[in-house]
Amino acid sequence: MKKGEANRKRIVDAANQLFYHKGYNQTAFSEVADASGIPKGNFYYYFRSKEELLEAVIDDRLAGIKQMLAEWQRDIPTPRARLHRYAQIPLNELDDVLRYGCPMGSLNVELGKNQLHLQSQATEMFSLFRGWLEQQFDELGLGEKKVEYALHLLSVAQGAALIGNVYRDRTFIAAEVARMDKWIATL
Amino acid sequence: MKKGEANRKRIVDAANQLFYHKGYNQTAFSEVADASGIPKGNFYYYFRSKEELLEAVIDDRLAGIKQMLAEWQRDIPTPRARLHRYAQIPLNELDDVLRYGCPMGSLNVELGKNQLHLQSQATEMFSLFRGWLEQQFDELGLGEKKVEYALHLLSVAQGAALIGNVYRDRTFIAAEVARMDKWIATL
DNA sequence: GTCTATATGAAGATAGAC
DNA sequence: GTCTATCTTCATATAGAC
Repeated sequence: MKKGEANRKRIVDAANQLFYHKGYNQTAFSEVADASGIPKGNFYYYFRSKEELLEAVIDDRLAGIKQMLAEWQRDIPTPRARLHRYAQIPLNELDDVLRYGCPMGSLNVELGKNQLHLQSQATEMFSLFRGWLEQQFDELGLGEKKVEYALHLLSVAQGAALIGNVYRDRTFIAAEVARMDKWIATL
Repeated sequence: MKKGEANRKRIVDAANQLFYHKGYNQTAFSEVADASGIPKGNFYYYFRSKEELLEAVIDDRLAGIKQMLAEWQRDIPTPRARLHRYAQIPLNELDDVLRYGCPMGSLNVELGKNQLHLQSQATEMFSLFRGWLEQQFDELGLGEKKVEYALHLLSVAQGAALIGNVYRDRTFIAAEVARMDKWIATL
């Protein structure tokens, strides 16, 4: 990897975490600079604007999601087991979810207020899960219901993450995951 | 009402809507001034800081929620019918929810990132609903499950509002409300 | 109580040396 | 490619006249 590439990645990684922990609009360039060890003025060699940095962060997250879903598709033998794997996400990321909510959901909520061109990119993260979930329902022979069911599973996870975050309640998140698992099992 | 009181209310009403539509941190004083017709410098006669303005907005919302829930308690004869009434909220506010999400949820998500002292006040909005929902489950003889069930209903509504907002999908919100109604009916 | 003018600070962005 | 210094803009907040 070239030196410039390595620096770019350090900036994106630092911004990724800060945007999650503090929100996009509430994160200043100088904080990303401090966290990444790259001087502020040097940013504009890599990104022409803060928006472009957000786009790079979203692209990075999209790549991570794509890879994860491809691995699940390859390594988990049945669509039902894959759905159960999806339902576990909030528990796998429990501490972060309790403290900062869902990284996809909170970013979409923030950008959806009045930065619609940015939200449309953030929505792609949901759409990766949505397409993958629809595929699982297809494979289960539930193609007729796949749109409703996929959105339903996105929705349940978002509700659990949001209320879990509001009340810092790990028990509740576990209960909602159990409820999702039960629903998946009886499909 | 004294003149000063009327002006104060106009500021709070304008801020209330702007905080919902644009988010708290993304709303500037000057915008509240324009929307309310009160000159910028005059704000500090009514509120010592932006945070204090938010507190006034939250207090205003809390009062509205309290009144609404008291009316429901008084006018709707059975706890089950009251729960059904709760489930209708996202449909009653459909256009706003599609465009801006849930006013309670989106504010909590924003403040929960790194303004915890403000989030704790915003959380009170949820807690009013939570307590009222628990009361309904109590009256239904489901006191043992009331904590889990109340949080569950908060969670379902939040998930529906968030995903409905992300995809601007009214059909999905209607489907989730129908699912909630079905769940309430079979309790 | 109401308003204008302005202070203050921070943020995003740029210029230009090395 | 890397970094320092700085510009500009805009937000919160204040001072003080009326």
